[in-house]
Amino acid sequence: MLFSKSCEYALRATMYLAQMESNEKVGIKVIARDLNIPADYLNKVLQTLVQQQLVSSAKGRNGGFYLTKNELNKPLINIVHAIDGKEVFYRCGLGIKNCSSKKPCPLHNDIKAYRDNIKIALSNNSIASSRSQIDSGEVFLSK
Amino acid sequence: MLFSKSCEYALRATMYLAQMESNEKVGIKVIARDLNIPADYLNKVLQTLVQQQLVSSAKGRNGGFYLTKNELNKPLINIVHAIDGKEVFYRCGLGIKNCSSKKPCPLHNDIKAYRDNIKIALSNNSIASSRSQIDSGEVFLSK
DNA sequence: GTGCTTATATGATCTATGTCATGTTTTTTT
DNA sequence: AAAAAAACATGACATAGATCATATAAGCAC
Ligand code: FES
Ligand code: FES
Repeated sequence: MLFSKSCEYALRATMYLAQMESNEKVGIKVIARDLNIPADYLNKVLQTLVQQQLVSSAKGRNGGFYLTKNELNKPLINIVHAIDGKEVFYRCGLGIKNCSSKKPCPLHNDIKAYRDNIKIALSNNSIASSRSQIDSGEVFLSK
Repeated sequence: MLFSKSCEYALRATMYLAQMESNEKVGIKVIARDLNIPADYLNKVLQTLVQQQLVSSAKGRNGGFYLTKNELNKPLINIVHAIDGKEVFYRCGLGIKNCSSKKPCPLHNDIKAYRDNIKIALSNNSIASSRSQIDSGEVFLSK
């Protein structure tokens, strides 16, 4: 689709962590089970996010992944940038080099609207913002 | 992005053929050169379209690919369906099974609105419709 | 009809992505 | 100090997608 599978997993996992009490740590197995994601793979993805300081982790017994207040307030788009890079939002939908309004492809306007809309949504919404919607059962992170 | 590379190639190639005079045949090498696409690969993609009766072809000397009047009037979305299937427009952007407004993911609304938009654009526009825009230099099929 | 030019068919190879598996390090518990 | 539990690190494997290559069949020109 728009994002790589790794990125989809990353987004779902961080939104999942956002639901927890502040500083409550969740083990990888629990996250993977709840989200229906292969644990080892998700582990790898989360490590990347830890390195990028978008997610925190604690080793040892009772350790796990969690989000700090600071991390909760970062926009969701940071996750996308960390995993898929910034180019996703600027690639031509027909694969032509240098997507731009100067030399648009026939689908440019429609594609750009789509891309921009998602980009804006992810930029304006913090990781924490999904909390209430998920909590109230309006939206879901897993089937 | 949204479509597979094969599908991107397919869309560009058919729009390219739409520019030709009716029933003018173009060889695969010419198309590939003009669009900067590996010839053998594009060849394979076009064969699929020929099988699906979205593009016509003629063998032998002075043979090549071309579009009939009938084919020119078909909507562009047929190309997408032939190569990527119908699911592209119904897959959840976060990879959750069964994208639906009943059980939406946090990005569903942002994704669906504009995904539908692209789908509608491709459904309402015939293959031939790109002609004038391309011809007048408003839009481009290659860098 | 012979030879050339073209699409067609099929499969091999390469590449990126996703998945699995193993071992190491850190921290807590006892 | 020892043991256990967890993240961390690394690499092997699998799969799908994209690319390349070869051989076959069909049509045109002469
Ligand atoms: S040029 Fe194709 S999407 Fe912008
Ligand atoms: S449920 Fe995720 S895009 Fe529809």
